[in-house]
Amino acid sequence: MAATDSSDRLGFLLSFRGELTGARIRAALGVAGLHPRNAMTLMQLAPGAMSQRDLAAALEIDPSQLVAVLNDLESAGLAERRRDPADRRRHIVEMTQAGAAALERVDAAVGEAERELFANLTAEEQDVLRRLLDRVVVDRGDHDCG
Amino acid sequence: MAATDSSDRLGFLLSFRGELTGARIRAALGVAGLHPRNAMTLMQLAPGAMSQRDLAAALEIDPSQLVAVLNDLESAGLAERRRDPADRRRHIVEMTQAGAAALERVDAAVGEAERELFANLTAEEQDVLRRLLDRVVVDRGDHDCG
DNA sequence: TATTGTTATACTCTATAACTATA
DNA sequence: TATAGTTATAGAGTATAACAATA
Repeated sequence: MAATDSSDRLGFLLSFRGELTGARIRAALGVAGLHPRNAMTLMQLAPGAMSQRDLAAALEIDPSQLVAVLNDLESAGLAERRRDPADRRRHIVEMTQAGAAALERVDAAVGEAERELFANLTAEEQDVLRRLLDRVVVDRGDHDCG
Repeated sequence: MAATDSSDRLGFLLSFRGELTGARIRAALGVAGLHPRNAMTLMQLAPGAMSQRDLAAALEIDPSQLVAVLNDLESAGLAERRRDPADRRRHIVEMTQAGAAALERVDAAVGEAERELFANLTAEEQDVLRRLLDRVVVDRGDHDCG
């Protein structure tokens, strides 16, 4: 039988809570004055330098979109592009020291946002939530209907 | 201490799973050839007729956006607008019989999507997930940072 | 010929404000 | 003057394809 109200549906609940959680996280990502996507890019660069193409794949954004992101980060002095000597088509992207400092602030803000979001849950409950979310089936296959 | 990888963060996990869940739900909402927002509008109209303004508030969309939605639904014969005799500024919006039939198909598709999404969880686990999600703090206050 | 990064273009969404008709 | 609905416009976001440099 159909649910009377969309709020009765677990899928809607997960979708809506996820959306609001994402909005809160994005606000935290913007703490250093960066566009959330730019801050995400810094997070992705934290472990070390990588090629522009791999970076786009890791961020799951189109390479053409990454161009603007890196232009922003580079002009703000937070990241640098340099040619790969081994393959001069490639750009190696690396975070600068200023970028690492900005990332620290972003990390702190995101941590604070998560403390707020999950303030009503014990550490154990947060762990249960994590495990349950990990078991939600989110195949990437398209279910577009005509 | 900061999480090394964004995927270690529960907030990111909830946001990302929520987004993918939303995409799956939207695909199901489109089963009758409707835009997901139009299908959501039909769901909202299921309990009975309501004013256009209240409908916009219930859907949490701008009244000006609802105009296009209702134009679509009306031209497809799935909903009707009529003037409120008591206040001729208002429109009373009501679902037609064809709209109810379309909604049935939508409901079935959404139900199927939810069965897929939560196939790996027992009914009890789904209940635990629901309760935990209900306790996530998602205040609507803006946390925009400059 | 294929690949990397870049640029340009177009399309969707959304947010805003002006406009009308009613009150 | 305020409200319900409508229309028009502009901005952000995104997806796509064409392009130059290099392999």
